[in-house]
Amino acid sequence: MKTTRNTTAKKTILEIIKNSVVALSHTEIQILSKNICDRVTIYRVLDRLVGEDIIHKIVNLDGTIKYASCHHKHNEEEHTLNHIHFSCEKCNSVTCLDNVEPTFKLPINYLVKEVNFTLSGLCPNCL
Amino acid sequence: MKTTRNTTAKKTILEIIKNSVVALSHTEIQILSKNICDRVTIYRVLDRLVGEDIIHKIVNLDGTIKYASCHHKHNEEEHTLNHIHFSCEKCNSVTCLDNVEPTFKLPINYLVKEVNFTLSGLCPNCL
DNA sequence: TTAAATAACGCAACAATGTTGCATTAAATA
DNA sequence: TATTTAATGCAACATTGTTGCGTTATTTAA
Repeated sequence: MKTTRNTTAKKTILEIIKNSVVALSHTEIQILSKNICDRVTIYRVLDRLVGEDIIHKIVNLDGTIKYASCHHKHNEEEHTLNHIHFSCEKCNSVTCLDNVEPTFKLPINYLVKEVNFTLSGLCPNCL
Repeated sequence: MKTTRNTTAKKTILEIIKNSVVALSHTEIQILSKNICDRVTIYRVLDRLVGEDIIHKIVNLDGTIKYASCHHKHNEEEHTLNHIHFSCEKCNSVTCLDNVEPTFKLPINYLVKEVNFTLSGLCPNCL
C-alpha cells in the first residue's frame, strides 16, 4: 500500500484549513498560503486530504468548491450522510452546521447514498 | 422596461430543456442544439431564461451547473425555498423532486433565504 | 407593409479554474 | 547515509465562463 507523505505543503495547507472557521476555496487557500508552493500542488494536496478523509469538499450554491476540515467521530456511520452547510450571501462564508439534521421522505425507488444540504442567507455575523 | 425577444435560439434552447426529464448543463445543451448558435449565446439565453423565471439553475454535487424548466405554481410563495434534486451517480442525471419537502431546525440566529437540497445515489432507472 | 429602434447575436479575445506529463526534489525507511 | 519513490515545480493544455464590439434580426410604430 502506498504511503502518503507528510510534506510541508500538506502540513501548511491543512493548518490553514483547520484554523479557518469557514470553508475555503482553492484560490483562498492559495492566497493564505502566500505562494508556499505551486498552484497545482494545492490541487493535489487537497485531493489527497479529501481521499484520506481529513478534509471534505463542499459545493457552494454558486458552484464554487470549498474545503473544510472534518471534525466528526469516525465511529459514527451517519456522518457521510449529512453534510449541512450555511452559505452567507453577504460575507460569502461557508460554515458547517454539525448539529442540524434534516428529515425528508422520498419515493421508495431511490437509493440515497449522500445528502448535500446547503442553506443560504445571512449568517449570525451579518445579521 | 426592456422587452425580451423570442429569438430562435431562445425557442430552441427552451424546447430542449422542456423536453428533457433531467436537468442539463450548458455543454449538454450545446451538444443537443447541434450548433444552432454560438456558445456565448447559450450562456446569455440561459441567463435570460433564469431571469424570467422560466428555467432554474441547479448546482450538482460535483459543482457542475445544470438547468431545468420550472413547473411550479407561481401563486405559491414556497417554491423558491425548496429546490430538491436527485443526482444519480451512475447515469449522472439530475432530476427535480417536486413532491419531497425537507424539514429541519436551525439555530435561531441564521436567516435562511434559499435552500438547496441535493441527494445522490441511484435513481429508479439505475437501481 | 415598411422603416426605425434596439435586443440579441457572432466572433474574437480574455480570465479563471482545473488537468496532465515529465524531469527534479525531498520524505520515509532500510 | 543511501535508496526508493511520493510529491513537487513547471510548462502546456482543456474546460468553462465573461466581455467588448460590430452586425443581425425581432419588435413596434408609422
